[in-house]
Amino acid sequence: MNYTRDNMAGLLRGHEINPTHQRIEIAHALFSRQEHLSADQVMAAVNTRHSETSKATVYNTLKLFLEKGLVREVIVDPSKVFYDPNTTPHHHLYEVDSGKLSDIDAGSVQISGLPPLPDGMVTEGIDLIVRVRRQP
Amino acid sequence: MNYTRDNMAGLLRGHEINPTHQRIEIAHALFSRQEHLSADQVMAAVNTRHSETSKATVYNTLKLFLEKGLVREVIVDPSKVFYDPNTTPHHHLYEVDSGKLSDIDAGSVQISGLPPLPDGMVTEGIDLIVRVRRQP
DNA sequence: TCGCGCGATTAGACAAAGTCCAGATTGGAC
DNA sequence: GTCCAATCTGGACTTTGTCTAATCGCGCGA
Repeated sequence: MNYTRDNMAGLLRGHEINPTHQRIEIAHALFSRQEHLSADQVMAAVNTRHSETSKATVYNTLKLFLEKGLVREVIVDPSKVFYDPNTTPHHHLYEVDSGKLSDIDAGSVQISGLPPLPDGMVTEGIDLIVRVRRQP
Repeated sequence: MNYTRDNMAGLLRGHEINPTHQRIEIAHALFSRQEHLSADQVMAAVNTRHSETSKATVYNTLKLFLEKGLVREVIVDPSKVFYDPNTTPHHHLYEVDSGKLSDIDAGSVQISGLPPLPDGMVTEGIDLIVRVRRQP
């Protein structure tokens, strides 16, 4: 897969997002890395040379991407939210001491026996997080 | 089960925690309710009549309880951490719009097919969170 | 009983993540 | 080129949580 800035415009349009410069840069930061980035890290990635994109825009854009289903939110650390460019069903492995976050393919994992949902509720998502720590 | 303040002292001692007034009050707030409370809510619960316990003590104490295995941390909402007096294995149901958090008994739920852990890592915990939303 | 030592508590300053707003900028349509 | 709506921006603000230095209070030995 080729995550050039040019391809980003199409990706954004495909999700009903008006592709502006800033949005393309932010999408590029996330998708070219294929990693889990926090808002801070996105901001740093986008503003490497000189300050180009404001904090407000980074937050607004990440929220927009989230609403439009372009990225996923991963909540594992109380201090910051991570954004995940991989929106296919999968789980997460979180290394508590290093803060490293990686994907667990959903293919082989089976979750069964979940109780029925309360009336009038629909599932928004199922998050499975395996927290690990380096052996002492 | 009877979660009186008197019993709290024993509970704390059983976990190698020196039972002070403030710690007893905080434990009582959590265990008598048997609910998921945020630090803010604990503080409010403990200081209903007149201010009795400082913010620093609430945070210190919750962290202490966590280390000593008296409570569990539940990270579902980026804006605040919840503390769970139920430390038996179980999962969580989170109602996104209301912020309501409830337990899912682990008994009937089966998770299988998790990949092996990276070398030298030990599992600290597995969090399964079902996010639901009121049907539109 | 007195005072000592030490763990626990406190107020308040501070830090970091995220939100909000009013004004400036941009870029497409005409 | 002009206009307009959408977008972006700096900076003030809020909230959650941390830190620190001073104080408190309780057990214990003399």
